[in-house]
Amino acid sequence: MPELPEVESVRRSLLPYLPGRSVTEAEVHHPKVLVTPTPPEFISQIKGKRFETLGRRGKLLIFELPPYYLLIHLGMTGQVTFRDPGREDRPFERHPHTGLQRTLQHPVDQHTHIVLHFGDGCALLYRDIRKFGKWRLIHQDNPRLQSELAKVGTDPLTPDWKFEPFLKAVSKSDRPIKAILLDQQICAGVGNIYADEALFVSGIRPESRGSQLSRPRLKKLFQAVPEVLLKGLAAGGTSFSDYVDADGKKGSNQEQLLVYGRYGQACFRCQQTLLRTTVAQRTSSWCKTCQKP
DNA sequence: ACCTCGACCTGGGCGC
DNA sequence: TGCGCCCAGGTCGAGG
Repeated sequence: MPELPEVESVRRSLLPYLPGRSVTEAEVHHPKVLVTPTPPEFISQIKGKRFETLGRRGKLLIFELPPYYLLIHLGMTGQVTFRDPGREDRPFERHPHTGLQRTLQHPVDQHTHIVLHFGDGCALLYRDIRKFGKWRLIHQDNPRLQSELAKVGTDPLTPDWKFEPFLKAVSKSDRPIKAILLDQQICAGVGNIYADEALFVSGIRPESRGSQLSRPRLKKLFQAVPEVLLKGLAAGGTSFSDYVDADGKKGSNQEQLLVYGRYGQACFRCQQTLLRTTVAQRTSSWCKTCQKP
């Protein structure tokens, strides 16, 4: 559940459960899931620690368990869910456009690699089919904490998202604008879906070079980025709560992606067939008439 | 500093 | 039913 809106939905879904709960036991099942430090050290260090704040920057979850910070990156298929044995487990639902699996609660299965127990039967589960995700437990005084956080740049849903620095970063670059949007230093949290969406909304082709885009067009793009992220967040939240209400299927179709994954289909604005090209090594969908070079 | 490629993994969908 | 191929939200390191 990789891009900013999905990660933020995960963070919010855990808010009612994690803060104040202490880890009594921990299990790490699969050695290939990247956990630092080593699983035995991770387990002994996290035992007895209490969840405090749940933060996020870009796609990185930043959980505070004094005196440690737990940094979680979900990779492509990571899922963090709270499991209450007093509640019923739910089946996985596939996102109509992205294919991402979602559920409110699931039992431990072959893809569940980490379990944190809270002593009351409840647990935090980490499931990751492709195992690209990473869990890092870092002491608050370890300088590596700051270096890890520094790898994540400006999050477009914070007050740090300011036009002048964005303009400067983009216009000095000859890279395709899509590559710039995917740069986590510049737009932390934007991934393939929301890069395509923001470019469509602002009428810019993904392969356009940053240095060739005018100030007004970049202003539009600058505004489109948080706009599409917030729209995704609202849709994610909607389908998630609909799902909680056990009226799943209709709710999960709420998410309307304008271009991502829609190549070969008609553009919602002009009915032209959406094109597919590879930019920055990622599949991109875009509209030849609505998006100008 | 940038690009491209391959690697890391598993599973779903498609054509034959 | 099965096999082979291509595809997928992300990042990282090597080599040009």
